[in-house]
Amino acid sequence: MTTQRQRLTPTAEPNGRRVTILDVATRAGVSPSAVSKVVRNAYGVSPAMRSRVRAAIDDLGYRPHAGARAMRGRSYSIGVVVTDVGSPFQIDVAHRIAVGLESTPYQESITSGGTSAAQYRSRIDALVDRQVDGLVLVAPWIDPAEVAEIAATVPVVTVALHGTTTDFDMVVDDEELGARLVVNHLVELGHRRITLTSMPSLDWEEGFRLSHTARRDGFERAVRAHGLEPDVMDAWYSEDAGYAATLAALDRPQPPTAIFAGADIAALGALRAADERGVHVPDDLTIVGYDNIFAASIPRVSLTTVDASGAVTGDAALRLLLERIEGREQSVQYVVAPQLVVRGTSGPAPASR
Amino acid sequence: MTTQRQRLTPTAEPNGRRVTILDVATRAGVSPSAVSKVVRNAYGVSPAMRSRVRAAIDDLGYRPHAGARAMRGRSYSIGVVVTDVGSPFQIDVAHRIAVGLESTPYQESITSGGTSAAQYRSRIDALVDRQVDGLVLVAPWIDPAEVAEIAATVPVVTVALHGTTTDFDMVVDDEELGARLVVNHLVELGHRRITLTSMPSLDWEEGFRLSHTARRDGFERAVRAHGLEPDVMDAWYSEDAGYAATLAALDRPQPPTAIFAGADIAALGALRAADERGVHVPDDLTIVGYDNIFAASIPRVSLTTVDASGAVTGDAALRLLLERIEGREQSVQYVVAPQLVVRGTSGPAPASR
DNA sequence: ACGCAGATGGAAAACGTTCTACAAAGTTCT
DNA sequence: AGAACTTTGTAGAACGTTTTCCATCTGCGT
Repeated sequence: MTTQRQRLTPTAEPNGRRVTILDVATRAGVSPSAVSKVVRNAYGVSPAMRSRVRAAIDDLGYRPHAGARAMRGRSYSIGVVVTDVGSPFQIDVAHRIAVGLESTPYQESITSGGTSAAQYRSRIDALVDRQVDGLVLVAPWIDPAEVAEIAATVPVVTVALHGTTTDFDMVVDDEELGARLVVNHLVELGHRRITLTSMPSLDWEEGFRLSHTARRDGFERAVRAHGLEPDVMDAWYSEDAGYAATLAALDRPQPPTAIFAGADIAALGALRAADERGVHVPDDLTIVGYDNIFAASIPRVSLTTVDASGAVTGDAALRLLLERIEGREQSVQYVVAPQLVVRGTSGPAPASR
Repeated sequence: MTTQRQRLTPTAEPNGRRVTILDVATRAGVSPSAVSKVVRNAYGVSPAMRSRVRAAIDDLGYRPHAGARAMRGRSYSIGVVVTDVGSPFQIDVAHRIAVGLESTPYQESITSGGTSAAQYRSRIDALVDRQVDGLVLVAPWIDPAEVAEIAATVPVVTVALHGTTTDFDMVVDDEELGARLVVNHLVELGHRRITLTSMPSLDWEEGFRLSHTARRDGFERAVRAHGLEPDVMDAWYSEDAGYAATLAALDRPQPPTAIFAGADIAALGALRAADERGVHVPDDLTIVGYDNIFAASIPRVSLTTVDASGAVTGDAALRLLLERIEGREQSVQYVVAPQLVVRGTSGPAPASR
């Protein structure tokens, strides 16, 4: 048989059958076990054999069958579950993990968690069925006790779940710090009446908190540190809710001079409310968001906000997960510091009347 | 043995071992084959047996092992490859597929194609290694001949790849129509000097075209239909490129009265250029985008654009793929009509001097 | 020469499904 | 009553890997 040129479609043989480890073994004149060792860079194979097998692999365009692998050893795939594909931060994190995985034998499988805790859970289960070697849960809307259960089966890293646990690793942005940065910025600008619009906390949050709760806590603490009384309005993180809350705030006898929307998306609604009312931003009203979504950077919007760096977060999550897979035992918490991004929607407080 | 209550973690047994089909069979007092049939809703099982097995499955919290399944039959997973996780349209499509899959036994696995054709290809290969039952390629930056090769192995649906083929199914938005809608809108407003900023075509595009090429072709044709000469400037789809191209256009002795940016992201750059130059939009200059990204809808931006409906596209792609998996032989092309979204950046042409 | 350790390669048993036969038991038709 | 189907359930062979031994070989010190 003459040497065969590298196949364009390594996954299919002329006869349609997939190239298996046995084909490679036959061609290289060795046993399947030997090929397996070479593929996995395992111990106990001579340089000569290694190169012979490598050649056969290239010739045939062999690729290991992931399912078959999953039956015995690793699946070499890790699952990433995001809650909201519309969130730039979460997408950033996922993307970063995807990029980071390129230099490893692992591949990511991203899935969106959906709208309910049950659905979120079922996504995770499906991933576990696929024998993922590890799991990154971004902003998991799920009881941490359940996460711990899952973590007993497979390495888990959570992102943006605040709290303490010994069961799994966590990467969090220090959102209390982020809130403090905002408050300090506003106070420096002379604001005294600052309103936060924030989502209400979730049921299971005891000891654990999601981002919005951490932000609210940070806000309240920072405001008190300046000798002020915190003012918080309930508002879902959405354009409409931000809009409505801002209108309500402006209708007060003593309207705030600054609105800290818990999320950029809500800040955009706040901006719309102000524009419609003819309230000039930032001269009459300062608006600050959180998340630094893309839209915040558009010159016509130019929203002052806090950047949580999905890139740094994603990198950290991946590193932690790989360490775990490699066998680290103790759990780790990794805290990323956010940064204040000052843009055009924040300015000095109007002279008090 | 007393009845055991439903496990919270169905994936692990007390002893740590995973519940297998054999465990279920033993408990239900039937053969593994029978259980398999029930699980797959296959033919040849009596109602009595079905309910007995179902009960055992619930009791034990059995979940089929995806890898093992992939070895024999289907993997019940379908791969979705997007080129750009930053693109709202692509995310929309992916999200829609995820939602649509919820009512089926399949699960999606989204992966981002990365920045080069080679990388894109390697992502696909990895998915094929995982024995996906089907593949949706969104805006594939890859030679259609290669796609055809892959389609020989596994059902493939492409999104936003324009052309004709008998090898795989395609879902496209009718971007020529979209461009025509824009041109007609502009001409109705009295514009005669219309400039399109568009990406150059890719190498392999012969018979096939990516979105930007379709848009450009549609633009040129529509403009000519109105007896005008098409004016196209090369500009990558990015904020900066749109900005630079617009500045260059405005610097001409006879600047255009309307700029049709091939993509919203470029239109945002155009907007910035106009704002910086003090050119008022839409009084002095009309700017239109394409894609209807989220930022276009922000009141302060209010960009006139074309909406391609990722939802409709995603639904169609999924339907086509499932049909293929079920065995349809002939290839299908599904064309979705886009819609013009008129907002604040388009207005009557300034009176010609 | 003799044993011994270390290195190298292979045989064979899993892993958890699906699926093709096929057997047994009913059911319908002559 | 017997033949010919139909229905229901089962045995057992794949599927393509990994991994645990085990056998052989090489080189070395006695």
